[in-house]
Amino acid sequence: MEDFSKTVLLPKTSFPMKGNLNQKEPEFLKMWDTCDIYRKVTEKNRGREGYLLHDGPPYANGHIHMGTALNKILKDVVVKYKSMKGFYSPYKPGWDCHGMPIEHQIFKEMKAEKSSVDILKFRKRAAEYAMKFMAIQREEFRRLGVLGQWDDPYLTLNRDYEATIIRAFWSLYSHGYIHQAYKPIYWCISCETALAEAEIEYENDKTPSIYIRFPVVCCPVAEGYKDLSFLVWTTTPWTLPGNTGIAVNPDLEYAVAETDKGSYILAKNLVETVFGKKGKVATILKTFKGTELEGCIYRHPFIGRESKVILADFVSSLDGTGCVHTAPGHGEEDYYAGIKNNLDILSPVDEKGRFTDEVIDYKGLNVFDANPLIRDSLQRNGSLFYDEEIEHSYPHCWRCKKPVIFRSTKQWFLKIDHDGLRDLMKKEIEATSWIPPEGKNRIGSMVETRPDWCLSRQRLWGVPIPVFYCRKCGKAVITRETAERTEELIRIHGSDVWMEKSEKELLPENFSCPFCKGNEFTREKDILDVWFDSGTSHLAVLKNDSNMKWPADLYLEGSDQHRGWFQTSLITSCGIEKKAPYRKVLTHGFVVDAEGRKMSKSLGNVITPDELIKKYGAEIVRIWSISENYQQDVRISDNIIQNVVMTYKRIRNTLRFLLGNLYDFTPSMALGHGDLREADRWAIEKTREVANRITAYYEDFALNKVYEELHNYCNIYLSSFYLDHLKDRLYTYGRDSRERKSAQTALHSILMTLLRISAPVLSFTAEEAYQSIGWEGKKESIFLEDWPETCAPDEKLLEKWEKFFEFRKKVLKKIEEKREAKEVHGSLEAKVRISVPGEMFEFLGEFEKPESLFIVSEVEIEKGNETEITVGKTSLKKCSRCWVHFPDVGSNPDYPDICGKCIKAIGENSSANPE
RNA sequence: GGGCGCAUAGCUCAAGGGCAGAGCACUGUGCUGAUAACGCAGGGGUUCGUGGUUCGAAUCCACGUGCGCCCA
Repeated sequence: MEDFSKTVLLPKTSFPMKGNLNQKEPEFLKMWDTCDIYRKVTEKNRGREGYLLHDGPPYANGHIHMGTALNKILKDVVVKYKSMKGFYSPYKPGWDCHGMPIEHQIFKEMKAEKSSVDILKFRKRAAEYAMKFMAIQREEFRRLGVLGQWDDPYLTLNRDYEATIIRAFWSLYSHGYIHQAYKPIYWCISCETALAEAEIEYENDKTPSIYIRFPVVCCPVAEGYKDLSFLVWTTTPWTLPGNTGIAVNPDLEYAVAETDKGSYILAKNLVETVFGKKGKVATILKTFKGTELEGCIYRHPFIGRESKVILADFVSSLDGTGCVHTAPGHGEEDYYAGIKNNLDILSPVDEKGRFTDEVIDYKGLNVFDANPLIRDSLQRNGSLFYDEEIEHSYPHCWRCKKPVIFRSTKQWFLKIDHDGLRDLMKKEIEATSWIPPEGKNRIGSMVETRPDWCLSRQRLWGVPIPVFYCRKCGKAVITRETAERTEELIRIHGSDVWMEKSEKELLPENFSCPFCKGNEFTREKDILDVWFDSGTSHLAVLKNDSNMKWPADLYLEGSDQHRGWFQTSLITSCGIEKKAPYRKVLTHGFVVDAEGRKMSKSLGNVITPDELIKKYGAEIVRIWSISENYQQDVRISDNIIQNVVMTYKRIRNTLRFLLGNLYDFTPSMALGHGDLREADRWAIEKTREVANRITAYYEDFALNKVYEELHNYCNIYLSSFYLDHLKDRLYTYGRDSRERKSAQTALHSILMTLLRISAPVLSFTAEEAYQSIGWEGKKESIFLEDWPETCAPDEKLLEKWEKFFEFRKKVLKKIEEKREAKEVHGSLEAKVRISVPGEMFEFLGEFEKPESLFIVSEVEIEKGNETEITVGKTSLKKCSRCWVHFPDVGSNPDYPDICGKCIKAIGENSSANPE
């Protein structure tokens, strides 16, 4: 029998089935780079409506991880979508360059200490370090296929950026938002330096544990008891001079307990334990809730000062007495409790850890040395109830390993309640759209209760607080003149200038103190919290650049930024611009493993973008990023990635089939809508419907639905039905036959739609497919194409075919039964006899060539009372060219093995444009 | 310990008081002209647990458990 396989028009394409993404992706990165596609895309849309996504700056330290990759990819998808939609949508990536983690690294590298280091050398190295990792991460982000202004990112260490920070500080200062106040910080008395949280190590220490009487002055709920005291427990006797309050738990039950030596107020459930220490039994005279104690007055046991009882949730009922010694100058919890209740914040300790003049009895004494003396004096005056030694986890300095203290120093604060700032923020939170909507609640409750923002850091790597101190009167000095001068100097020289130049050089000429006319100054040594840096990015990046847009249309970050960047940006923006810097805030969850646990080295469940790129390609990382509902935590595991790879293969193969059957087609050959076969019209309408739906998903940032829709479309409608059905027409009909051209017209439309709507996500593959075609009017890149227009599909046609598919299912089922019974092999061996009631009979009659829709050789449809479908083996002869069984096979003696249609096709193909 | 959130098939997701579904994966099978591809079919569920409301709960309520983010 003659071999006709050479005469059928099989698919032909240079677009391979196997992606080899890890190898091929760099080629497209290079092409996007050399052709400057990002700029061409944004320039194309210049002058049109803008859509601005403002990039939250990642920290310039270390390599990117799955979370940063997810974040950048989501941003990239949004920006690419908006750009293809025609919005002017520049994307300027940024980096957060100052701050502790880098400082930490540099100290390690230099084996140096903060007190002895050459600040300028140190800062130079820190800047180099930040730039190095910025460059590393930039390459890693680009490798993911993220398009943006990579040659001109924003960096918080840029001079202009730093100058903006100074200006923002001044603006807030001049409007009264910024002031100085005391706040306790970790302090190492041997290194004489402030310590950051990260520089603290906890170790077990023996510490004194003492129980003290604080005599009651006034306590309405416990009126009339003899010798009544609060029984207070502390492990840091040296902080007692700083005591300005006693905290009790509002929900805890308290008691007046009596012994032969007077009566005490303490938590009821601790009475037995506490008195048991002394081997005593106390009688409970009265009980009441902690709330009843609020505002009671007591006297300090050795200073004589009167202070009040406050309520605090953190008071534990497990140890101590339930009455907590509160020294707001010596502890963070104490501090916030003190602020809330207007307690004095005392800190009578100098930088060497010695008591100052304020504490007459122990003046000049090291606080740890004072512990036993204070104990003794308490014992002498009868205030000591009980004392012992306990083991206790206590903070130590990471350098000298000595125990640290909490010491209050003057810090700069941004007042959250000044000029209605908190209320304005709450109003702006309302006016912003938060996706998912829980975000509004989350940031709202934080803003509701957040304390003033402490802007000072006793660090080296950051932007200086632009304040001077008059040597004569000691007052802090910042005026419009000095602020503008500082801003200008930093704009020219960078913030190192603050450390380089003398005060005289930093100040305007002939500047004198506005308070006392003094003309000698020192400069502030503290720097600004790095969150102030990134919190002013909307000013530095959006306001300062006419290509940008303020407020931004979208901020898109991990949900941890409700506390971080969303909030700090909101504070500076509401303080300075009286408005939120964003219209919409979209958050995503965190990347976790298959069981929902966070990735950690110890669990051994870490997956990195780098290993995925090497193994599968960045495209897989991109698809994974949108494949799940990122508003919750996003899972990743080998299994999950395997599923993504499968999906990718399916979509890729679908594209390959489309391309393969369009090798001899150009858009000018497309048939008019009216000339198309109905199946092809349906396919075009279906694609339109899918494109509309996918567009709506992009609009809602429901990217996992984009993924699902895309995949289902390729599977259910294209592969299983339409493309399978088309094979006969594409391969076996005449090259220029109406059947084939009609099919190709549809395929072309489908391909172009598919490529455009998948390009924001499947950037590499869409570009690869796009580059493999050579039609007239083709753009330089898929990203220069316009988004498919949304227009209503022909619903009637779609409904009609949906009904047909329902029926087709039944037919397929019957064919399957016969195949299982080995009565027929391929479906082309099947003959389908359909008997249906009148209405359905009419309906099926509307479909041209139903054999081709069921992919069988014979279909007989007749009117009957019931729906009955029977399948048998066809008795017709198989055409050895198109494999369909036809009655006319063999009727032409020249071609004994093939059907009439195929004879015609062979004739046409050889006479028309042979290859 | 507190605030916010999540939990449905092996995986990713639907269904929001009325028979728990889809796609993938898996298994079987067909084809050998999308071929490391493609078609067809099938199996697969204590809807995290316990208790409650209800004629009826994956769904509403309460209490747990596990996990994540933020804070202490």
